[in-house]
Amino acid sequence: MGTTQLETVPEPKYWHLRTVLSEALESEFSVGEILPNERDLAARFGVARATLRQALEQLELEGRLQRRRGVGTTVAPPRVGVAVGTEQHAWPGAGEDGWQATDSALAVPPATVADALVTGAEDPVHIVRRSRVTHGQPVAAELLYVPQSSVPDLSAIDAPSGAARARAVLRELQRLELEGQESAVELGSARADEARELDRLTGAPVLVVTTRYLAHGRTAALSVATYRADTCRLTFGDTGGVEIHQDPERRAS
Amino acid sequence: MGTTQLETVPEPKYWHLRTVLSEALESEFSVGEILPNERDLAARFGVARATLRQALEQLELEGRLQRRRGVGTTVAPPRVGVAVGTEQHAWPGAGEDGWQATDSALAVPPATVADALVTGAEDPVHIVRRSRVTHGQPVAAELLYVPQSSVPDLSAIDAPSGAARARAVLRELQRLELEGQESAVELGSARADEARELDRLTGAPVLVVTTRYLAHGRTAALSVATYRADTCRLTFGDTGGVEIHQDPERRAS
DNA sequence: CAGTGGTCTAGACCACAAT
DNA sequence: TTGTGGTCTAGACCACTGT
Repeated sequence: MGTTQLETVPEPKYWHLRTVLSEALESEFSVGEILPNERDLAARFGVARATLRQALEQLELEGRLQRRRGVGTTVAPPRVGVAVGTEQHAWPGAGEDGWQATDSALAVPPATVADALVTGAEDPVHIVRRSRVTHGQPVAAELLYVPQSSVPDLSAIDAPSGAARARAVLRELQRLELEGQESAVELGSARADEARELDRLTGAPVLVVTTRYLAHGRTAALSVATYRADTCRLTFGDTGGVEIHQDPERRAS
Repeated sequence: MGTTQLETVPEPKYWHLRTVLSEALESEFSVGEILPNERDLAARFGVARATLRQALEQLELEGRLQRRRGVGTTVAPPRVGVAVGTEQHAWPGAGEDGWQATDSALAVPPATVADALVTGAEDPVHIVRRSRVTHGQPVAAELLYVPQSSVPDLSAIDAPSGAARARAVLRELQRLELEGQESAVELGSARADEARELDRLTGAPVLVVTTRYLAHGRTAALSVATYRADTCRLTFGDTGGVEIHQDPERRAS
C-alpha cells in the first residue's frame, strides 16, 4: 500500500478511500493480516482520522474488515454462508444444525410477538434462548417463542429455567406436524445483550430473521434470530446445492 | 419532545440519544412528520452535531427515519414486506410481481458470475436490468445473467439492447422447466449506479439477494438484486400467509 | 504500561432542494 | 437565497487488549 495521494474527484473522499483500500486489500493483504493503525493510515492518505474511519466503517459493513478495540483492524475472511430457510421444513432443534439451546423460561412476550402468536396479550409463553456457532465464531442469537398450547404435555416439566428445560421445549415441539414456515429478513442493530452474545459492540448491524412455524393451521412458534451482518451470508434454498460466492466488489459488466 | 438533559450513563451518548429519540418517535411523532433540524436537535440535547448524527444514523439504519439532503429528516413508515423467495418456483418475469425490465445486452459477466454459471470466463451472457417498485417507491435494482445456452432460440432477436430485448430474454426463459432456486442474502453498500436507481446516496446500506435458478441440472440464470435496507423487509415463505410485523424496538421479555 | 479502536467536540464548508 | 443534511478537520479523551 503506497503513500498514494488522493486526487480531486467529484466523489466524497471517504468513498474514494474505500475504493483504494478495497483494492489494496485484494492485492496486498491476506486474510487475518493486521492493517496499520488508524492514525498512521490517516496520515498516509493525508486525511483526518474521522474520514479514514468512515471508509473503514464501510468496508467493515461489507464484511471486508474486522475491527477490534485494543487490538487493531484485520482483513476479514469471506462471509460464511449460514442456512436459515432450508426446504426440509424442520422444527428448530431438529438434528445437528449448529444451534445450542441455552435457557428457557415462561414469560409474557412483547406485544408484537403476542400478536403474531394467537395468544392473548397477557398470556405467558415459553421463551427459549439459543445461540448459533459456526467455525468457532458466534453468528446468531435467537429468541424462540412457543405458546403453551403448542406443547401441552410440557406441564410435567418442573424446572423453571435452564438449558435442560430449553431442550425439553424443543423436544415437545418435534411432536407437532410442521405444515410450513415463513421468514422475513431485515436490517437492525444489536441490542446490548445481543451484542455481547455476538462478540460485537452495541449497535452493530445485524440481520434480523423472523420465522413463523405453522402447525394445525396456526402459528405454533415464532423465532426472532439476529445474525451478525458483517460475517454472515444467509442462504435460503430448496436444492441443497453448491455455494454461491459473491465478488467483493460486485462488479457489473 | 422536551429539552431533556442526558444523564451520565455507562453507555455512549449517541446510543442513549438513539433510545430517547426512538421513544419520542413513538409517542410524539407520526409517520411522515418532519423533525427539527440537526443543529437544533443537537443544541436541544446538549451534544455536538456529530453525536446527534450518529444517533440519527442508527435510527435510519433501522428504518425508523428518512433523511434527505436539502429537505430534512422525516419519520419513516413501517418497512414494506417484499416477497423474494416464494415457493411457486417461478422464473423472473413471470406474472405481475412489481418488476420492470428496463434493458438488456450481451456482455461478458464478472468473473464470479461466470464461475456460478457454467460458462467459460470470456463467454458473453445476456444481462437483463430490472427495477422493482412498490407503493410508488423504488425498492430494488437487479442484474440478471442468462447464459446464451439457456435461451438458444433468442438468436432470432436482432435488437442489441433495450427494454423489448429484455422482455424477450425473460420470455424465452419461461420455456425452460424450472427445477428449483436458491438464494442468499447479505449486507452490502450501494454502488453509485445502484444508489441513483434506488434514490439514495452512494454507499447506502442494501440487502444483496443472489438467486440461482436451476434447470436441466445446471444454473440457467443468476440474479443479483440489491434492495434498500432501510425500507425493505424481505420475506421468504412457503405459505403465502399473513404479514409478520416487527416491533420497532424488538423488546425482549 | 503502551497501543489500539471508540466516542465526542466545535467548528468549517459543500451539495442539494425549495422558495 | 435560504435552510437542510453531507462531508471534513484537528484535536481531545475514554475503554479495552495485550505485555
